[in-house]
Amino acid sequence: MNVFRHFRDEVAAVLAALTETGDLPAGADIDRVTCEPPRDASHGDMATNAALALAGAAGAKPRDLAGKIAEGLRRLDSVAAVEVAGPGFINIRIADGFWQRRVADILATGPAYGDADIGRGEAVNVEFTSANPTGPLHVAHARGAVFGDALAALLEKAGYAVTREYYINDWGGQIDILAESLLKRMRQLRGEALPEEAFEGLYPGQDVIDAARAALDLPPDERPDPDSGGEEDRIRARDFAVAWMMDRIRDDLAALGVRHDVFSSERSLVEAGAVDTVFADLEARGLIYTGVLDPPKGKRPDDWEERPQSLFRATEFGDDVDRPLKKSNGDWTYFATDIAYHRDKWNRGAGLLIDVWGADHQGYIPRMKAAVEAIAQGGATLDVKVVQLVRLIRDGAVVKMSKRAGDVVTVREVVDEVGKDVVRFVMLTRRNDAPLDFDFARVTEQSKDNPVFYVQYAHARSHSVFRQARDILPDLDTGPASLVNADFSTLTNEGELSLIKKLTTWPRVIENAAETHEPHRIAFYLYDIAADFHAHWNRGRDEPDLRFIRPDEPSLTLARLALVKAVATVIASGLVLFGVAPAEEMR
RNA sequence: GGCCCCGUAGCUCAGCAGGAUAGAGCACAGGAUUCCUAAUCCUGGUGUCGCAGGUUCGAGUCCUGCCGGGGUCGCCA
Repeated sequence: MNVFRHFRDEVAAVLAALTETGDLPAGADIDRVTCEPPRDASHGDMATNAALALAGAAGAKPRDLAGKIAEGLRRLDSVAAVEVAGPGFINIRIADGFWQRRVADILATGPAYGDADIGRGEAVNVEFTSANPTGPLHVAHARGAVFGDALAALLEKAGYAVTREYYINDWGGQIDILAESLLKRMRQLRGEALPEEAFEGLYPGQDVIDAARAALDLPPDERPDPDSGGEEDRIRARDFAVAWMMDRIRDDLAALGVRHDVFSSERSLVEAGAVDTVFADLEARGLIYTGVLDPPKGKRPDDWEERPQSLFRATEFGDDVDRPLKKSNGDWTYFATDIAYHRDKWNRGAGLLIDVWGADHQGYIPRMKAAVEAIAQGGATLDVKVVQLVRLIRDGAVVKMSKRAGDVVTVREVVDEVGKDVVRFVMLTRRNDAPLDFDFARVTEQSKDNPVFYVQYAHARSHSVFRQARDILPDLDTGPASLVNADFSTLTNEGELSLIKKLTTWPRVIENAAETHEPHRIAFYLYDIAADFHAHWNRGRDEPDLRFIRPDEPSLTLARLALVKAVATVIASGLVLFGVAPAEEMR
């Protein structure tokens, strides 16, 4: 149960009754009526703006209308007190019994607690990672990978039908260079004396050398011949290199616990004529013309030459300038193939397209949105999530990385050092569009200053309580069926009740995070719950009466264990959403 | 020069799709910790929400302009 929806429905019912009595005009728009937790807990458990939102339509003063609504709400069993405050807010205090019953709710629902249906089964395509197959994944990719994976999981929990997709940029100049790099390294490995200058402009990484070594081991009928200079051998080299790199990338993704349902190849799209098709379509609709672009202002390239080219009328869909679709050599631009790709995703049924991009692609967003608008004609929405840079901090200093060979930190290295759970959680503790510092010392520290540890520890601690309970009260049945039937009316302590209240916001957190496409909200919520749980645990130090386990009061203990179980359930389901294994013990 | 993102406490950051007196952690200060369930705990202050207008019952949140930081700007992907 989403308690906020529940009480909004209750408010709506009261409003309907007031419409009957003529206090509200028929057909008043109640869309703006909300039911939310007040910022200040002293105002109560729930606040509604109904009177403020409807006073105008009712022709009444907000506070007068609020009084009438409050009267209706007071009749509800679940409501303990209602008061009108400020300009016309209605503060609702909910009966303890209502909160206590929520514990049973959570336990009965289990890991599915918090599942929402705002997606209504709508198909969503989340495209993320999509690193070029020219080298291994490095840390910059990890953030996008983890973010996309968590967003996808979040949308699934919120009721969307999600496809996780990786776009392989296996076509274009970069890939030709990769093929050339491979062939030349093969020659070098075979003993040919090639100076380092011979690799100028090629991919310098060790991984290309490894790939070249693997290529030399291929059976003769599959092995590209580095000396022939022929087209067939270049294609072999290219296809082998891409496949080899993608295998490594898949391994890296697996190490991170990230999975994709679909790997789409740019080359396949081009070779299947998808770009020609979309070009013809747009051209037929008058959205493509041949024109000359002005050079970028303030930064005129030296080699700028004006020339006519095929342009997409992006300006008709909100972009600043029209965008080229063909390079001077006649090849498609990246933008052209990307239009075809987005149309392909849309054609496969996704009405909502989400792309996760690195910060350096921000300027590309308006044109892609324009393109999606043009091809789907309102039938699809594109949301681009930009992930900002990650800075690695070691020994208090930023780890310098350059594109030079061997000077990038790979995903694999970081995962091997701190574990995938730490990497994943930390990557999600910041808004995606804010830069993130990843401090090796801090993220592995076993103290409350480390959010990863703090949240994991809360979960582990809840299991520890159960282990203790079995020791101290071996006769107490702490199985699921027993817990769900505990006498929850004994949970009257303020700390217990506020913990329950926090737990009941979980469905709302899911909905909000899913609607805004912001998984980091889950991380902050989990931290919050962990803090409340630790705080309540600590109260038991000074006041033994508040401890979860009361050896002489098995019934009370059972109810409290049920609450602990509910906390564990919610934390675990949040961690699982993040792809982080909930720890049952800290070592 | 155009466009995009960011600007909230000394620091790092939240701020729940416009709500009431703007929050958390760190740092800082004071106190507790023979007891106990596991990695200490409690208490406390701090803000021209970059600046200036606008929209409205109400703006950190939406709009416009400006300032500052970052990114990006045909033939890279």
